[in-house]
Amino acid sequence: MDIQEKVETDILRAIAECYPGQSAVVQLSPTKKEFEGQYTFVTFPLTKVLRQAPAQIGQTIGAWLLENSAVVSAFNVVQGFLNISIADAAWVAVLNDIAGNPDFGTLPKKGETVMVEFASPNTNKPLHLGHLRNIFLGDSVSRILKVNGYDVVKTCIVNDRGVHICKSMLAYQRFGDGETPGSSGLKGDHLIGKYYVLFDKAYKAQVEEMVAAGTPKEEAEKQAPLMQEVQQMLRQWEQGDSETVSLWRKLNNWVYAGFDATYKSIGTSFDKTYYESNTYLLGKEVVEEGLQKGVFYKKEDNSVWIDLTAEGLDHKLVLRSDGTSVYITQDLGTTDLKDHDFHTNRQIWVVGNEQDYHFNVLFAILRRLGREYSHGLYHLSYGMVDLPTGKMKSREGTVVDADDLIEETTNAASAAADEAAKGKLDQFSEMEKSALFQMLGLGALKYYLLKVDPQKRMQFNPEESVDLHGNTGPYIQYVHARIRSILRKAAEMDIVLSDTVEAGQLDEVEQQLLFLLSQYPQRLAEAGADYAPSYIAQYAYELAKTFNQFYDKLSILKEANPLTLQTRLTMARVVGETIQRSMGLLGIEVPEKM
RNA sequence: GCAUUCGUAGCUCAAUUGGAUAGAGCACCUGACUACGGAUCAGGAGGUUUGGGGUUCGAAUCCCUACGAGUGCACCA
Repeated sequence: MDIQEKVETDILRAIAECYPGQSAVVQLSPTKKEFEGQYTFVTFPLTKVLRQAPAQIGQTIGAWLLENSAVVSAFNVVQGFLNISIADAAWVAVLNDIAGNPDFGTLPKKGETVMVEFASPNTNKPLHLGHLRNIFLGDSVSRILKVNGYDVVKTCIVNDRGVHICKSMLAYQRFGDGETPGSSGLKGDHLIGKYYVLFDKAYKAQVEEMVAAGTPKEEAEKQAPLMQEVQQMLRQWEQGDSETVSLWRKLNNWVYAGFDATYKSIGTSFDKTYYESNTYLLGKEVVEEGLQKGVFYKKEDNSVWIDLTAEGLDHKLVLRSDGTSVYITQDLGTTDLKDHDFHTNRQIWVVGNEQDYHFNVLFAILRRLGREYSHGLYHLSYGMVDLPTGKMKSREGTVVDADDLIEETTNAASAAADEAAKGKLDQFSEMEKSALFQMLGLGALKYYLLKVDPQKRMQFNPEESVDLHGNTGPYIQYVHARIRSILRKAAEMDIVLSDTVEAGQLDEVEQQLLFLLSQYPQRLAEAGADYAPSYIAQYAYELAKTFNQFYDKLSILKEANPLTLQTRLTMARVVGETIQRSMGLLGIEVPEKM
């Protein structure tokens, strides 16, 4: 039995008995630490219904609870706030519940399928810092939804066709000289990125030359020979020209291998990958359907539109006058396809907030078309990542490459961790050490990017991101290592953990720790409902910090009273497991030793 | 210009969705190691929540307004 629910139902009973005929919505909040108690009930909203002063209502309900509730041990009323203390025996019962439940924090199966789309890169350049925020978010949200009881399908839509990849292809054809990832020692995605940059350089030079010769800039950008050739190449690709297609295939495969290496290094994967080269023609039959249903209308020039002014949006083109698709046409078709493939109850897109409007339009259209799944569509929109020096701009070369960043982060974390370990890792092999440092570096990076509310634009400070102290991944990882060390030591001392512990008197910090543990399922549910890894990050930090306070204030293995020792050791074990679970939801591993 | 998101300590972020005296970390200052792991803990200082109005028992949160920042407004993707 969840202790908070118990108190809430007891308050409802109190209201029913003390104020016959009245009822209210009861919601508890944690008590602020300067007051005594663990749960606070705010009585102000009841004053009108019950026609009594807030403090008096608090007093009445508090007294009733003390008399009749099995879990309430004390109460105090400050202004209209009723602060409730929970009996130590009830806390110990909570601990026993959690300790005996191997599935603690895994919510029951819901029998619903959620598809989470993230990463979704273009194949003309390597991944960068912005992609990392995207991927960590998508990966973490997938994990959170899974333990919330959903069947989760992680998916990635690879934008593998179009002008951008033709640019790399053309530059490669022109300047490549048969270079391969093997011959250059470059990862495939980096190699192709190199040619994309080369194209851009050569193209710009051409445009400048033409402008200097008197061509207007806009005109020059269209007419430049390189751009013409790219357009030609795109047409050849669309016609299935075998030479073009085989070049395209070769280069894209290099890129995929590069991406896969990056995904592997950060510990993510996809259940299903869609390629735009297969899906870019989808959606035209949806347009037909919309016309038939009268949802879309056709203009004289044969272009097809939808009027979304009723939704506060605009008129939107869904098919060009020449009958070809636009971006949103394709998305209409792909969304249908995803639903067809997996019977989704929900579809989530992890995509930057510059596409907010696009998704509003997409969802509105699908609702108009009467898609059953349309009410489960959600755009998990996130803000850009800025550098201390300002925005990342690819033109100015200030983009932070993902692979470089991961390597630098790991190196920086290694140096700092090696220093901090003060010889504790002496018996580690070089392999063990490097695995540990990788775990810490990646933990620092992921935690840094995930602890912030996704919606907000955030700043990435390279030095702070590898910090081991304070509100960081490694701080939390450290607490886990510490707990494991205590448990190893207990085993060496032949202390056997009993299945259940007995109630004794608890210290304030122990009550606080148990309170936090009991909150885990609720936080998990909230994180799932709001698609918010930041809630979990915040929680893990609070739990780790509170454990450190507990550890500093009270003895565990040195405790003379064997019953108290059992209780504390069990608490340590459960906190360690809960930290491991929480961090696992962020895609962060925790070490046995560090 | 229109739409939209945001503005909280010197810096980076919280604030359980309208609740108490707005909390953490970093940086700064002071204290705690014959240690169950000091990669830690305790304490100090730091705020007119961008400004102004409103709604109510109560506002960082909701409404209006001004200012500042981002993003979007293609028969591009």
